[in-house]
Amino acid sequence: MSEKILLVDGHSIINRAFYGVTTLTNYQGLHTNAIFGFLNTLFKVLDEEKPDYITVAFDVKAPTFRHEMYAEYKGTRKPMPEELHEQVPVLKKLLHAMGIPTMEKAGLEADDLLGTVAKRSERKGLEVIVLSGDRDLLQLATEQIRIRMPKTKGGVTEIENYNTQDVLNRYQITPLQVIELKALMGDASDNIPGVPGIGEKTATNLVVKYGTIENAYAHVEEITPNRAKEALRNHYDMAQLSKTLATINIDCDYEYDWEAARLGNIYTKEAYDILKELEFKNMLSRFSVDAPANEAIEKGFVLVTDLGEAENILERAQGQERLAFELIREQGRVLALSLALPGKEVYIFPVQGFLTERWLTGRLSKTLAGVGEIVCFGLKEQLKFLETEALGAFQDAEIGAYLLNPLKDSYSCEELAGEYLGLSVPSRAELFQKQPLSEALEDKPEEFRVYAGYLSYVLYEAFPLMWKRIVDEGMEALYRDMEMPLVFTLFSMEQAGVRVEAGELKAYGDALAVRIGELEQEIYREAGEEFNINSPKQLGVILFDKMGMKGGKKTKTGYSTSAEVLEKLAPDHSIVSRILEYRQLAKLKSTYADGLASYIGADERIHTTFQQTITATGRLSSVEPNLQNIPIRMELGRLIRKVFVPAQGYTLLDADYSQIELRVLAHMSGDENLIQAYREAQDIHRLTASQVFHIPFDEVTSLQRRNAKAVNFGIVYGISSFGLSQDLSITRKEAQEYIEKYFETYPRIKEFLDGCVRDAKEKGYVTTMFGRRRQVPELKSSNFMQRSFGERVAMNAPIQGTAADIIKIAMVRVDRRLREEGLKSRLLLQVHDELLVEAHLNEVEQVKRILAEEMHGAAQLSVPLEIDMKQGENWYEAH
DNA sequence: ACCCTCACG
DNA sequence: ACGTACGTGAGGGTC
Repeated sequence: MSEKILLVDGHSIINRAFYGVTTLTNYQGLHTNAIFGFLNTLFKVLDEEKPDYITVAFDVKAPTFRHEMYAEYKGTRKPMPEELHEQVPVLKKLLHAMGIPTMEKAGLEADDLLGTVAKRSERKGLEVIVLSGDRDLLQLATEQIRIRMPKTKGGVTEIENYNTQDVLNRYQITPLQVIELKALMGDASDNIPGVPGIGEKTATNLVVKYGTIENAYAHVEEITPNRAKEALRNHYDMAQLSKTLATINIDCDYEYDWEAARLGNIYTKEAYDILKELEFKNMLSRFSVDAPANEAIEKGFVLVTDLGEAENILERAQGQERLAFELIREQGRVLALSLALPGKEVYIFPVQGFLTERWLTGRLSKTLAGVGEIVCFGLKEQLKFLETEALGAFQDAEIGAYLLNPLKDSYSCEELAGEYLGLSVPSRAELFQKQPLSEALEDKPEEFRVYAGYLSYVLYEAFPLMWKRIVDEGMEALYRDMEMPLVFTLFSMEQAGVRVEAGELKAYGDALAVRIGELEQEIYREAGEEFNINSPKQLGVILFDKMGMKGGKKTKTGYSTSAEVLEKLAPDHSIVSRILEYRQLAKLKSTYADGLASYIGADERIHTTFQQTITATGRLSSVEPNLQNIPIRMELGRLIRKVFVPAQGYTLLDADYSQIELRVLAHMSGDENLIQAYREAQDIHRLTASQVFHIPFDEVTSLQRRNAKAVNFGIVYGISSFGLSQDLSITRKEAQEYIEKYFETYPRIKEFLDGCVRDAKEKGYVTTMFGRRRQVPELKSSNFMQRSFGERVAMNAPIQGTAADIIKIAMVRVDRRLREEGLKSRLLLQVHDELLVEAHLNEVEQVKRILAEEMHGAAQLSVPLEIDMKQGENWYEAH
């Protein structure tokens, strides 16, 4: 068998990684995402190919022959962003530490080096693999030269193979014709011009038919469509130039030493140290001799299918000090239980035969009741399968992971394995792709055993290490006394659901439909044609092109038709008023009338899901459906709240914090002026206006009050003169003056906000009163916009987050008291500063007292935490 | 999959 | 000069 050489297009792979992998930074603030993605791809190919030689090619920042031919060449290309640029030298250092040579030469592009070495290696009789994300490289493909290109589909990256025949199959053209294609199409990223008016489709047709641009030009008279004929005739010289630019030089003047490229042991100590610096913990296992091998771990995962055996194991599990479990679920059903016991014992119990879901979950519940500490991941979603009173003993690693880094979209067991155990575990996507787990359990039992086993194994092993970090970072109480108890409160709220009158909701939707129909007809009549009013694109054409309204471009993709723009046009164009009304009604009907109706269950109630690990600030979110954005600001929308009603024999109590975020700001900043204002005033915005503008309280005009209110809001959002000027439709200068006056009146607020930004820059994160953290990596960005965003975030997160903490405390306490006092009344919803309770008619006064006491007493601030409370026969009345 | 728009705090 | 207020989720259109 011939030897193999792997040639890597360094810049192409690192660029792809940079834009494909979400932002990562190490403790020093160095961006690492591109290096991470590069290594992932590299290791994957190394594992698959096991080459004998390897070299990584890079571009050099110097003009090449292409620049001499064509001045514009790559001339207008955006420079590499700093976040990526800083990663290149680190990657090179790492490659050298791994004994992988790099090649670069002034005047030559990586493509040319790759082409040259690939061809020479082919002539030496080597099998050649070129790894690149760049389609241009396909021109090098032959029987011996295989191009490998990473492609991401549905979250799984596969590295495709292209020999001659694969290029033909995929693109209908030969590898060398890739050059012809590019000559016609051009390439925006290289600034290769191509022929204007010819896209991929036409270019492919021409190349398939004529083979080369020269031959196509010779037959230019036969070319159809006409547009392509003219384009080629007029721009043939351009195409010839592009062809030269696009042709990879396979005969460069470059000395290549194969022996220096021979692949040795890449897992060196130096490389290990660099990876450690980079904090790529799950890659360390490749390099570390003492990390447990996956195989050894997986050998210990035992599949249990016998009822007697299952009974024995669960019996033994009972009374253990610690265990970890995961119920593997799909579509509301349990597929299997994964259970880890002390001593690296891991069992997987698939639901099958005598091991029914009922038996398994029932037996597990009994087991858990006697266990000291129960580690799991995503407890709330598993509680519905359990019947347990062992409430205090649960640890939820997902909650822990969220507190340690609230910026992620989702959390997974695999990440914990990498982060805490330096262990690389196969992901669900890797093992089963898109296959449902229930199928995987049948089709790939061996893979399922491994997948399932790791779920509890990793939790058991990783949680103590995670706990140490939680304690080190001062979030022990936040985790133990706020978030973990809240899991049970939220579970109870979701189970309770809120009652909705389906008939009333239907009637509301029908009424909307009638008016929507009328508006539709009027809009078509005024436009003079039918079109899709819901399409911003079509609407833009009608309003701005056809009817000639002044709107100008605003979004990346075309005209903006947002309410903000339309409202300016409405006074002069009746069609625009109608469109605004149509939009409003269409929104109400699709999202609320129809949308909510589809969630009403057989119990006449809607059960939302509260997500506890989503927001960056510590707030909750509500999904499927979102019950935290039910209309209230406009009367027509507000009417929807009338369909939210209490159960028979109950009433609704709604309590909300009055301006909790401003009060939090007053407290955290310690500004005596604002604190005093809150101790006295009923109307804080009016008082702010009076103090900022130096006028008596009673003489504040409504405009002044409105301005003061906007400034108060702006402060909480992380003030900027631009934002305020937009909100108040004033100039930036005026906005800046307001802000300055505000800070003169409340100097400690300025100090506090500046302090937040300073802290965030120094430490990399900000915290709430209760120790919740939010990292602010944007502050290190080279991009002004990103950095400014980071500053606003640093000012807003402590305020919004502390308010979120306070209501979470209140929720846990209210829930606890309702139960401890033996009441039937239950919490139903939380809307950031508001709690909705379904109160039994016999308990109303007691529940009011509980709400008032617990919400008020949730935190001791230097200003009172006031609440407004109302009772009603529906949510409209109660709020 | 991504954008636009719009509902809430 | 850059081009924005902070935090969310859902529906519809477009590619």
